Amino acid sequence: MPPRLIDIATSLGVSAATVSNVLSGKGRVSPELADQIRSEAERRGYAPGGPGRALRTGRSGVLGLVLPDLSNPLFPRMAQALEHESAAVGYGMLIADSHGNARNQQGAIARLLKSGADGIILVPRRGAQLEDCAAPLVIIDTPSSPDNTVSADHYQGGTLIVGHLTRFNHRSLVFVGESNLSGVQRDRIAGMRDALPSYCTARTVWLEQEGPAAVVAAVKQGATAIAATSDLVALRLLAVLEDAKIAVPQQVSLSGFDDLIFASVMRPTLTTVIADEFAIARNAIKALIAQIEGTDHLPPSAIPMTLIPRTSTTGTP
Amino acid sequence: MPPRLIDIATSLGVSAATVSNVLSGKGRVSPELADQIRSEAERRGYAPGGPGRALRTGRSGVLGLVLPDLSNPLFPRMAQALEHESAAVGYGMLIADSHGNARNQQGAIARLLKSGADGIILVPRRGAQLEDCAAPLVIIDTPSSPDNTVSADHYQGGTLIVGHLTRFNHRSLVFVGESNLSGVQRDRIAGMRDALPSYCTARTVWLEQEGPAAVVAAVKQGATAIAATSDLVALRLLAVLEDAKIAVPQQVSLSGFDDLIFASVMRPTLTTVIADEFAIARNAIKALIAQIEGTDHLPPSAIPMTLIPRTSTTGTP
DNA sequence: CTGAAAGCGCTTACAG
DNA sequence: CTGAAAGCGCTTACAG
Repeated sequence: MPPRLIDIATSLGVSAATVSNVLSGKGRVSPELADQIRSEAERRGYAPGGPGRALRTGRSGVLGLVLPDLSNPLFPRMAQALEHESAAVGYGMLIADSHGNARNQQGAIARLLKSGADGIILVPRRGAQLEDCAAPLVIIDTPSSPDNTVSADHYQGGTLIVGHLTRFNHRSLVFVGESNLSGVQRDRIAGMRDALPSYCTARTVWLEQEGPAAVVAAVKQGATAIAATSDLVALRLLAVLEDAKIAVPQQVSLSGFDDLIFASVMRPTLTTVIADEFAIARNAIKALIAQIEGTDHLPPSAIPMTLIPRTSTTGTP
Repeated sequence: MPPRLIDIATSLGVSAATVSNVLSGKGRVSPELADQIRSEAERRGYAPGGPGRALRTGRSGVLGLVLPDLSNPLFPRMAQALEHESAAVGYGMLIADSHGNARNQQGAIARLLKSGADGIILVPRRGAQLEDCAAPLVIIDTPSSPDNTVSADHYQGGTLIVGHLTRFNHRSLVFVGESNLSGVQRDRIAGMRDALPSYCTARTVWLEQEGPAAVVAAVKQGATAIAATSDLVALRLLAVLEDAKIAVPQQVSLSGFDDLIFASVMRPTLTTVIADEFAIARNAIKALIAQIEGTDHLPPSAIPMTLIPRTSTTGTP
């Protein structure tokens, strides 16, 4: 049995209220008594908390995280960063996987709340609309999406990659996304498109609609660089290009997004764009706790992304 | 405000005790009253729980998961499976990342317990020893490790891959692991070694000690197949082999473990061995809940692994 | 400066 | 079959 507040109190011959006051730093208690209580609490490894405090204060000290798909390699890093940041401010982290569909997303929120979460961090599935949430909520998505959103600046990330490719003298590009239902992917490609100098041309392929063959076709028609909205898409394209006997980066340059684990290990190594997940996590946790505790908080700004140049974009036309 | 037990009770003019009894199916209550109570509870979306119940029963309905490193692509799948199975039996799931070191591992357990976990599922860092745990505990590791362990049969997985390679007429093999501090990796390689027919030879390389050059050297000395203890190791070896102008699978076959996301997408596609993570998760959750609830439970058996043959092992000597 | 008392929402003997 | 009462561990006015 872990020690209870009352154990500390009786063993020192004081009241529970006094122990509670000292440990929470609230009421005024004589320095000597306070010291005694603190050292006794430390000696026995006591810290207030648990369901007693939760019941009394209405707060559990636990946050809930809804992820669209833990098996997608992008999200574990986000989960890791969020867990780290929430632990750093003394909160626990409950997780729920919505398996990428909107109904499960509502169900996941409900489960987390039932398990006692004081607030929710939601990484939405591609534009899945959220009905409502009976608790403080922060969304991690993309700056173009509605309120309460913390995110990387995916649009700016898109400009980065196009700047890099045009600097290598590419004039005919292909932008490749998986699904145009994804706000993140749309913003990345919007950034690419808007950063394109007027003397360049680009075509956008959504894999969900046209399939990878459209990318191969574009290359055969003269495109010399492919910018994908994720490393996983880039990896798939690399395989398709290899099958079509198109060499990367000699015949076509290729880039991704997110610096997934394989990007630095595969051959060629993959040029990619990354955001500081810990900065995003920190902003998200801060914004959520501000809501929970009712304190003020500056509206979160988008975290800038960074280009990581690698060998997959070292070719020139 | 969510409805409380007492809200249901007063709106029906009955006592809290009766509502509680009906909803938990315990005391005997007249069928009519029970029905009324149940439908009123459903109408208002009430379900017992929260800190009130936790305080009274001493259980929170939440499990804690300690992972060595969420950014390692092997673990998110395990986390996803565990979250799924725990949700299926009505438990929430708290996570904590131990960042791969033993001190954090103890800290992670402490944090989870403080956040209210009724029990802990621990995926240990490479043989990091666990001091002690003041709560029910289940470990997910490898069958050769101590009590309370649920796992895939990594040894048998090793035998699978060697059977596959020798069937393709390979007679000189290389087994490659990252670290021989890992029980999982040791067991996988033990299985490989024990499955090796007497007319074959094999050499084991631990990357941590010898580096990838030793693998290239072994191939130059005549080895025709490489069995790695993980897909990530296999991917790294593929890059090194490519740099050394050794073609996979034409000149050497290569296999991994775990079917990580890139294994089926890269070229060549990677032969690998996989376990049913959901079966492992189910066993682990069952074993943990049996401990928590004090019910009996059969000792968990090791989950068999399955070979997934792909193009990286289609070469023959 | 310190403590007695009430109460957060629930469940569990127990009495009727 | 139903309910009054106590109590899980804590915090918070409030009284002294």
